[in-house]
Amino acid sequence: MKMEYKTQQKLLLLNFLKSNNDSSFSIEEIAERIPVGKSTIYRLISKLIAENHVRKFTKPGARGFFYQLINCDKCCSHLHLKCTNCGKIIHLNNKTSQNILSFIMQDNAFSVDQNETILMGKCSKCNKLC
Amino acid sequence: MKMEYKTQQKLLLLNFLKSNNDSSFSIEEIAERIPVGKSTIYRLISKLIAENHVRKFTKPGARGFFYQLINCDKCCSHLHLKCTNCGKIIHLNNKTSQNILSFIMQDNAFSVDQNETILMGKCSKCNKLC
DNA sequence: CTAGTTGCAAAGAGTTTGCATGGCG
DNA sequence: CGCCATGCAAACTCTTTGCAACTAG
Repeated sequence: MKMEYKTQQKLLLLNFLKSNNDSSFSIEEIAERIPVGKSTIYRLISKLIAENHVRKFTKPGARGFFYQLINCDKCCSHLHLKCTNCGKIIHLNNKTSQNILSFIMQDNAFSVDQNETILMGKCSKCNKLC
Repeated sequence: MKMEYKTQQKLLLLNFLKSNNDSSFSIEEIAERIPVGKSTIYRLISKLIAENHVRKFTKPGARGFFYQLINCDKCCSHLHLKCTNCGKIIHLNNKTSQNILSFIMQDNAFSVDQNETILMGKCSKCNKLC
C-alpha cells in the first residue's frame, strides 16, 4: 500500500491555489509564481483533479488548460457563469442553482455536476459593449 | 478584399460533419475518414469555429479536443446535457432551456450562450450504475 | 492568369515519462 | 534506512506555420 508524504511542494501549491481561489492559472503561470518544477506541478494537479479539489478547463482563445481550486465549502452548492468576453466568473445564487438542477432532473432524470459545469455567455457589462 | 473559394476539401469536411452531426470527432478521427490533410482540417475547422458553425470541447479523460457541427436550425433554441460517464449528449427541451436562461438573466443580467454551454453530469442510466 | 488553398515537413507549444537524486517518516 | 517525491531532460502528442505546388474563378 502507498504512503503519502507531506512535501514542501504540495504545501506551496495548495497555499498558492487557496490564496487565489478566485482566479485560474495555467501550469506555466503557477510555475512562475512558486518554486516548484513543472512536472511536479503537473503530477500534483492531476491528483487534485482526480480528488475533485481542482477544476480543469479551457479559455476560449487561449491555448492549453487552466486550473482553479474548487472551494467546496462555498461553491458546491451553486452553478457558475463565465463571461466569454472578459473571463469573469460569476457565482449564481444557491436557490436559482437548485431550481435549475431540479428542473433538469425532472425533465431528463439527469443529475448535473455543479463542479464540472460552467455556463458560458456574456456578463452585463460586456453585453452592453458588444 | 478576400475571395473565398469553394474547394473539394471544404465540401468533404462539411458533408462529413453534417452527416454525423450527432457525434463529435477529434482532428485525428476526421483525417482518418476523409481524404483531407490534417493542416487543412485544422485551418477549415478554425474558420467554422469562428463562424460559430462548429463547437470545440474536451472530453474528460481523453486528450486533445473534439469538434461537432452546430445544427443551428435544431439546436439554437435549447441547452445540452452531457454525461461525464458515457459521453451521451442530451437535448434539453426548449421550454425548460428558456426558463433557465430567463432565470439567470433575471438574477445576474447574464445572457447564456446556448452554443457554448454544456451542462455536465450523469444521465439516468449511469446514475443507476454508479 | 491571379489569388486563395492545399499538403508536406518542420517548428512550436503543452504534457508525460524515465531515471538519478533528494527528502519525509 | 527505505520508499515516495522531485526535477531535469528526453520523448510524445497536438497544433501551427512556411513554402512550393495546385486549383477555383
